[in-house]
Amino acid sequence: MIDFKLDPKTGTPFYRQIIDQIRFGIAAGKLKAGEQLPTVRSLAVDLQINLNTVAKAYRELEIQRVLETQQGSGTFISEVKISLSDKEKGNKLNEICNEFTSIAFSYGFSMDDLIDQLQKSKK
Amino acid sequence: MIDFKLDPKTGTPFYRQIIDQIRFGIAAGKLKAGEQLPTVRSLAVDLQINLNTVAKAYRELEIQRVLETQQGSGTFISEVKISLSDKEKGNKLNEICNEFTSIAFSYGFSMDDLIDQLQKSKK
DNA sequence: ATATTTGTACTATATATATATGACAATATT
DNA sequence: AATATTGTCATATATATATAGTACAAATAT
Repeated sequence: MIDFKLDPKTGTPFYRQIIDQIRFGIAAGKLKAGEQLPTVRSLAVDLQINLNTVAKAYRELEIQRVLETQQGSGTFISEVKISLSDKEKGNKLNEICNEFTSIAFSYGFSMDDLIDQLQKSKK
Repeated sequence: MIDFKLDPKTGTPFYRQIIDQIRFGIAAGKLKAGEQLPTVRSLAVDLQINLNTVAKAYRELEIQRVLETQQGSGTFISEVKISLSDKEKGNKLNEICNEFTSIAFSYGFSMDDLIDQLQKSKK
């Protein structure tokens, strides 16, 4: 299970920080298919925020097929994975990398900064 | 001069993204003391946002003594040096990398896919 | 002097975000 | 069967964010 943390100073909405952490948790292998997430109420208490804010994050991830919810039992990591053709994959990879680097550059980071950071988080 | 970029998908308010990029630009040496920034109107047109949003970013940075404004002539980088802590830089780098990787992973790309793609675009 | 450019200020409007509160439906527990 | 837990939904309220439009004051350019 993830150790959720919210940072009010960033200006990034709480529900979006929760979404990011779940998506990243899955990507990093910390959350696996079928695993149950904290209930909306328990996570709300834990993060000291409103239950509706947690519910909003879960709801959005359910629409994206990242989570599956069953009323009465809980919210779980979905089994579904997205599949694309090789060409689509290449285009998509290029697209998101370009977007990423242009943002990173506007913050003054170099390509090597980025690569180093990604290398680190591999371990 | 910085190449400003806004990303609406992150949920981070525009005025805050502008603030970040100016502060980081100064820290990275891309913006130097005394240098003039784009006018609120030109940057607003450039980023396709409202002039008030740019003004809000500039105003906040003026309060922080990062910028100095002279009505009629423009907005300039203050002589006062702001140095970002390594921690602040690290946090930002981490933030944008996490956002990037979580999106990339949700499309099924591996960390190596990303690193390879970035390596390629270095050349 | 006049006109232009610049930042600033204000009002109004719309949408997004977060909270508080209460209720309900589906599932699980006892 | 009764109770508790879970996600969901709805209403109301407050604040933050962004836009549109207008006007003004200070500096600059003509």
